Amino acid sequence: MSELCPRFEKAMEIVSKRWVGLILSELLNGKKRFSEMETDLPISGRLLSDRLKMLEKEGIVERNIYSEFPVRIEYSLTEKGEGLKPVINEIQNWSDVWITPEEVQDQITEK
Amino acid sequence: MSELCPRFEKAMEIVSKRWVGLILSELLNGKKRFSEMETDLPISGRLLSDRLKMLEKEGIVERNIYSEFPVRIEYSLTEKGEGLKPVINEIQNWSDVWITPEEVQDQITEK
DNA sequence: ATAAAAACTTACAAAAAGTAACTCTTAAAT
DNA sequence: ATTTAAGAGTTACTTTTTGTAAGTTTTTAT
Repeated sequence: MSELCPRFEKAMEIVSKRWVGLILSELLNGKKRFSEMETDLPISGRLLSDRLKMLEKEGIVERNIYSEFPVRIEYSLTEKGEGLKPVINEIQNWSDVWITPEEVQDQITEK
Repeated sequence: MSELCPRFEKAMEIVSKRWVGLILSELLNGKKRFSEMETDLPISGRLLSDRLKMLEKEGIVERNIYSEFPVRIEYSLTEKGEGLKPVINEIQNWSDVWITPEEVQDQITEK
């Protein structure tokens, strides 16, 4: 019987929440605006908004407001957020080795 | 505007599905039986069953049946599954550095 | 035949995600 | 002064996933 490390469990809870991985990989390429992320990622505005708030609350993402016309808001990673780069990189490495072009199409289902 | 790599997207979809990370970290410690995982992880039998089927279908987990009394079924990682070790390790590393004992308690919410 | 242990399933309620239309803020143009 | 437009969300509502607990199946020792 193994013991679960609570810090690991918490980290996993954040990182494996749906869309968080894609948002992180987007922001690892530099700061982004809300609408840019909405365009680049297959995620709706509602959930993008929820996730960015959650990530800001966890200290992973920063929100910067520029009072121009029209208002510009940029999201970027904090140091804590940048710290997740190796995680994203390892997922990229694994997918390069193990995900074949054919299975990319498939839906993931358990049945 | 960045382009999303479809293999990366697919990998992220698998890995970031709820509970998958914890199941992988459990199996990285060696083969496990259904009931052991049910005991060790905060996941119900229904979802554990769903996730193991999905991971088997994706070629990440292997299911071995031993016809004893009572029947024994052991789950283990395939080579593809073992390949995810660096991903899990990097999440562990990040949590060691960035998750403080205080925030372990907190629920993750976006509001 | 009966019983018992492990490994699932089923049924149903609760929470999260998907979708599309709508609001809010600010300033530039008329 | 009013209208317009752009970016950044929010709301209302439907569909999927999850959570929970009780029930089922399979195998073989007695």
